[in-house]
Amino acid sequence: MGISSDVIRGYNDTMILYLLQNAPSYGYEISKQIRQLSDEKYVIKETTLYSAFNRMEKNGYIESFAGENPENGKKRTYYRITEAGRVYYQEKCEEWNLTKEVVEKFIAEEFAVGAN
Amino acid sequence: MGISSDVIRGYNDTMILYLLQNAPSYGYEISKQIRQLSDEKYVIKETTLYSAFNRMEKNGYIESFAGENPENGKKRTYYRITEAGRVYYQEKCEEWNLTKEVVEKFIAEEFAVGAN
DNA sequence: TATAGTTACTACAACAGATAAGGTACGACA
DNA sequence: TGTCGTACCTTATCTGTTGTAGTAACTATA
Repeated sequence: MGISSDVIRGYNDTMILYLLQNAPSYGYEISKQIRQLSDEKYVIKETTLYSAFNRMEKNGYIESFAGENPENGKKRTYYRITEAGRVYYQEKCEEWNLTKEVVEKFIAEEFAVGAN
Repeated sequence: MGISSDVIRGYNDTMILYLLQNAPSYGYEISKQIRQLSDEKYVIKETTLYSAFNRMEKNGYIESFAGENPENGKKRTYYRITEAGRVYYQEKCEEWNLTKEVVEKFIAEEFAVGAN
């Protein structure tokens, strides 16, 4: 079993913003990084990724700019995080901790790996 | 800030099934228990709760039966978990642990309370 | 007596993130 | 020639959640 769209919903934005924190990036790269950082456990769908880009740009969390592949000069759309995006990311991190605390109360003991 | 509908989506079912594990229950009771167990951090909406009941009954995870309030004899709809529901719950617990592992890779260090 | 609050639901429309299906374009490799 | 990888986009659809509203009976308070 993998990760269903319902449980990951709402964290795609967080993952993308995390990866944009230190440097601008683009779709294909972000996609690869999510796959690698999650140890192949989560592969974001292309449409999910690009719809997240559009949504977050509309909300002012990221900005797009035209760039190109430095190796072959092919056009590429880059995204950079905005100040609002950084704030949003931090809020999402806090929300994650709150959500985790709540959800774990409803997870069976034998599954609560980091039970406290 | 609270917990948004996007991040809790998919866990409502899990919470309800957790509470049905040991005994049948009904809407209002489940609602109160979720509020209390989460230390008032999460209050499930009535419509969310009843639509979850309907969905899960349709999927065979729970069964409803007519009962009554033992104090005043008023009618009440009870729900009990099925075998399929128990299996589903355990799968959801496993999925939660997988999701947690993945998401935490994308949460800033200073927020990763239980970082390991 | 009136009002508010609690219990216990149901119906319906709308929202929004995720997704399936499909398209475009180019280079590399067999 | 065909497939694979890179890079991205459009459109329509799905589904859990939610807002709004309604029903109905009981209880406590003013």
